[in-house]
Amino acid sequence: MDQSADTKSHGAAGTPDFMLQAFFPYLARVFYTHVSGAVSGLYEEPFGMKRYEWRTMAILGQNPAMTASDIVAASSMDKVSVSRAITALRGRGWIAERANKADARSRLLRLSRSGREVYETLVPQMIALEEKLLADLSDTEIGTLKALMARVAASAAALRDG
Amino acid sequence: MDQSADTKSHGAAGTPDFMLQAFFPYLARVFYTHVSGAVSGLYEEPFGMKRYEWRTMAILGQNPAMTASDIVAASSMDKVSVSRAITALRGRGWIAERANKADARSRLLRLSRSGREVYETLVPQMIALEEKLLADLSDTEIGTLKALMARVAASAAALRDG
DNA sequence: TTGACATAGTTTCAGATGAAACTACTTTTG
DNA sequence: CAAAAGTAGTTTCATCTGAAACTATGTCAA
Repeated sequence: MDQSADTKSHGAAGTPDFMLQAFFPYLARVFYTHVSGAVSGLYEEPFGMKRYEWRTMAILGQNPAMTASDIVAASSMDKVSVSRAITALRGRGWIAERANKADARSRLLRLSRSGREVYETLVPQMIALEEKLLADLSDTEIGTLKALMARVAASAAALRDG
Repeated sequence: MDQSADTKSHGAAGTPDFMLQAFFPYLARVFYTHVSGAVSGLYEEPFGMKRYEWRTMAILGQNPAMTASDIVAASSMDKVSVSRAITALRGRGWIAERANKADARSRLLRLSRSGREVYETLVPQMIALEEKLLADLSDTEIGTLKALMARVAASAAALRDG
């Protein structure tokens, strides 16, 4: 992949030339696909978990007790995915539930003991993976990358809305 | 989203705390989701194209005549997706084909006149979108971002393989 | 040659996905 | 308070996906 090349350059005709391989969204996709693939290796094979199940577990692991809606709000997943992930985690006995006195439509969820065991096995592996992913970058570069991603994401979100 | 926060920090217990919202792959997903969403708006509604159809068209648009395998090699899509995208584009008359004398298993593909019209409508919009996405960044920052994404992607790919 | 293996592209199958409809409960309004 | 409107969570339905099987053709080696 050639980072230095520009996406466009004008040929003889009126339409600018276009190279997918230099197109920013394409580079973003290649980047994300690789990062995502590295992470999924940690929860798919060893625990038979799917993408949304891991994300849901990650949210539950860091909070004492919360509803499905809280998970949706905290994770930028849609409620259908969260609902299914909860069903799957519950099916393995990884979630403990109790009634929500404030609202009978929902329940308060947390990781069960066995769920927490899985979580506490995964978390150090996730942290180690993150460190390996970013091992070639200095702390400054890591901060720069995160900040630039956030700025572009904000631009993209603004383009969608208005 | 808090960029300055670290993913991990140690609490009282042995397991490090973990915050999904600061986890690098999570940030990468949010970033990619927004960027990808901005792009898909350009080809989905106006032309009824799907993700893989746009990518296939983008590849075909920049090459004179190529086989499906060539598209696979150039795009990091899998051959099933490319096959289906070609079928869809062909169904709209956007692809012109001729026999491949060198190998009868494949055909040589290029955009038809009407396919090229769509392509030449989309390309300037894509370039404009890319510029808007990156408008807040200096040229230096854009180069930095692309380079850092590539380095992390390479690390991730290396982690998967070995 | 010709049989064994490899490759190009398509189809099948078994999930993954999300929008919309739906059920149950809650809040608001008249 | 009762009806209307809203919200939490689930299910349905209509794709979207990709791995694996499959068909047709090509290549290699004896």
